Amino acid sequence: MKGIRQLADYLEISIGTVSRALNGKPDVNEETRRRVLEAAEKLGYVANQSGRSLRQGTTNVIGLMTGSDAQTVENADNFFLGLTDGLQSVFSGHNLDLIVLPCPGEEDPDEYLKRMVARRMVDAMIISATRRIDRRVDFLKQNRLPFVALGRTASSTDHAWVDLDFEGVAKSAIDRLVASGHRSIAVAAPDSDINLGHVFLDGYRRALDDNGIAYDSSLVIRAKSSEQGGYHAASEWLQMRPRPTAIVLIYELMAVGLYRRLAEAGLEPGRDLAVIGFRDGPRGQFLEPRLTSFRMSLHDLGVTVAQTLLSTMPAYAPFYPAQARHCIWPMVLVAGESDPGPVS
Amino acid sequence: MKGIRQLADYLEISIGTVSRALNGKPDVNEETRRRVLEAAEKLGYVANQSGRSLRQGTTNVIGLMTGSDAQTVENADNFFLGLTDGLQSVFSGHNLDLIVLPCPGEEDPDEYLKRMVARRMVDAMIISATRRIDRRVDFLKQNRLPFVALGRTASSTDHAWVDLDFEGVAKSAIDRLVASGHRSIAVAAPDSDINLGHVFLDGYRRALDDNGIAYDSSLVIRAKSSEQGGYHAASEWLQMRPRPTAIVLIYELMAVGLYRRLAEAGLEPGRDLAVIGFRDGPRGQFLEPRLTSFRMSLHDLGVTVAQTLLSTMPAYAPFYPAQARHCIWPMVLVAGESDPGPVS
DNA sequence: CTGAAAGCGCTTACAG
DNA sequence: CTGAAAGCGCTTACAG
Repeated sequence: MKGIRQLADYLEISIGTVSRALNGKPDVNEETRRRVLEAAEKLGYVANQSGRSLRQGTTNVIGLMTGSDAQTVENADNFFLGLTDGLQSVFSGHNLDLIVLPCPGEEDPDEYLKRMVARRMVDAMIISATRRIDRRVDFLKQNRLPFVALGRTASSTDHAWVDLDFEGVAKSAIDRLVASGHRSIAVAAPDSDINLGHVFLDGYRRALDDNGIAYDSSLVIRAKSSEQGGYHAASEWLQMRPRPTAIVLIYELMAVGLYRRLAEAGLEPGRDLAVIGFRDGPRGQFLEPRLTSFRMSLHDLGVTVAQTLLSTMPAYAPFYPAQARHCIWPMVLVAGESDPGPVS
Repeated sequence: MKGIRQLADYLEISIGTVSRALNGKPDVNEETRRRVLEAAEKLGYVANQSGRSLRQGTTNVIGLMTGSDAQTVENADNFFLGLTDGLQSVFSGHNLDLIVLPCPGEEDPDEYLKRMVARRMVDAMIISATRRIDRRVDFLKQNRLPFVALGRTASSTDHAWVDLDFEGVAKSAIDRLVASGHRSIAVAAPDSDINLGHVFLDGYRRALDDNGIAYDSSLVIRAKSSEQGGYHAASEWLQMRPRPTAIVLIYELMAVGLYRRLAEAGLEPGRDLAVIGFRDGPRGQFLEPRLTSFRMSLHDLGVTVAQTLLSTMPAYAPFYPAQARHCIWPMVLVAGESDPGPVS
């Protein structure tokens, strides 16, 4: 089966009627519609996307831009894959397809985004891993392409975004550690300009302040968001004098490397250093002792991201009248055995 | 900047000349070409993909289909992300863009593929996680869409494919364990119909046979390809009488759960059970004791997959004249401390 | 309710 | 070397 022309010839009706029948337009005889649908099914006809796109000016495709640089790959947990499922559960109801656009490691993310937008590959874009100053946001605003950012940015606030509650995480973690007697609490923060690092550190400072503890910048360890980063953070911690009695990690995978480094030094997480991790998941769940971390539903986050995005698109906004433009996604602390009070 | 029309008007030349200049056709005055390129850059013009695709019949996009079902998500390591980088390094040289097409968990993979192909979203497809009988292969062959399968299938052999050397892995692992004195070696195999499970088990049987050891089907543990699966496999092993002295795992992440389950039982990998894992990577690398596993370059694998695919496409085949249609990707054993000889 | 026709943005024979 | 024109496969006013 090639195109709508062949299908129309086969049915001996005009391509206009075929198109209308297929697209569920009301002004089609029900018997005609039935015949068209049946024939399309039988012959395996599906409209060529380029033809539709060119005519309609829309692609019915939503893009999710991710990085594929070494750093992102190293940090690869199931975050995006889990998110995808939630996104698609919303998009599929509108006949929108999700495609993932992995920015090549060598290409500048800003340039890559520009190229994808200019080629009109997608109707809307989901960007992630926002930086403190993120030019992609300005570019998308300027080009009037609907988008939602997964992560806030300091350079713009009036666009649609969804972000994890990094302040809340910092606050819960610090309060809990202080409550069990810790006063010297280190933190492993990203070594890049990614915005979440700033939000997290702000939350950390504020939480310390709330607890009457002075902020000490030497307790902020910069590390990569990977197992390797956690290993590095533990090495840094080992060299501190005096050593903080607790540490809060900002990435799920860091805990794995940190545990390993402590073991190599003959030390034990929980006993020698209280550890609170970030997002709980299979990685941290199988650690011994079990990691105290924060729970969230990736699927539900995906649903919210998708709904937030659609609510900014005129064609879909009516379906989501009450959708907020911004959302800070809560995370719930799940107690493990990795963060008891300090040995006194 | 809207379209080629605007750019042509701006330059006061015809759209045909603009198109030829932009596409590097030889019959364009060099001064004209310079002006066009300059103006396009200045005004940010990039050809609308739908227009090009419709006219040319090609999209200049390659699709990588992945699953996004619970099983795939759970098994999410950085496999696809790492692969992506290698793929793009080849594609970018031909101005081809890679997009990832995540099949929604609820949708049938065969149907999803059909839809994507029928809509003409991509010029070629990379499919992965091939099953023993994989209808996607037949569908793609029948539709004459260029494709490469990452993974073999029993239902077809004459298409392009690249696969990891599961027989070689089984052979190396068994030989090594036997050499250090093991005679009772269990194996954790996937519980699905994924083809690699069959290949791996065939290799396992052959390697046992080579070593004069009888195959015992009760030593084959079926488990999910995740941490949870490894945890489950260890539970199964704990119940065996007599317990095999060694186990070979078919997925990277299984080792994490297996280690955990052993620890819960007061047992130690290496001492109480020799363990050989699959692909080495950050997950297994940080285990204690260090996991014996197999090394490969994901990036190089991506390069080979991309080249294999392009060699099947008439437009790109001339660039890869010597490319084989099939490739079994070797993996090299990296010794850790998880698989010493049995305690006698 | 249906058909004929225009036109979305491009590329590419074809003339000149 | 350049321009004018056709046409890729669709959808959608517009007539009837």
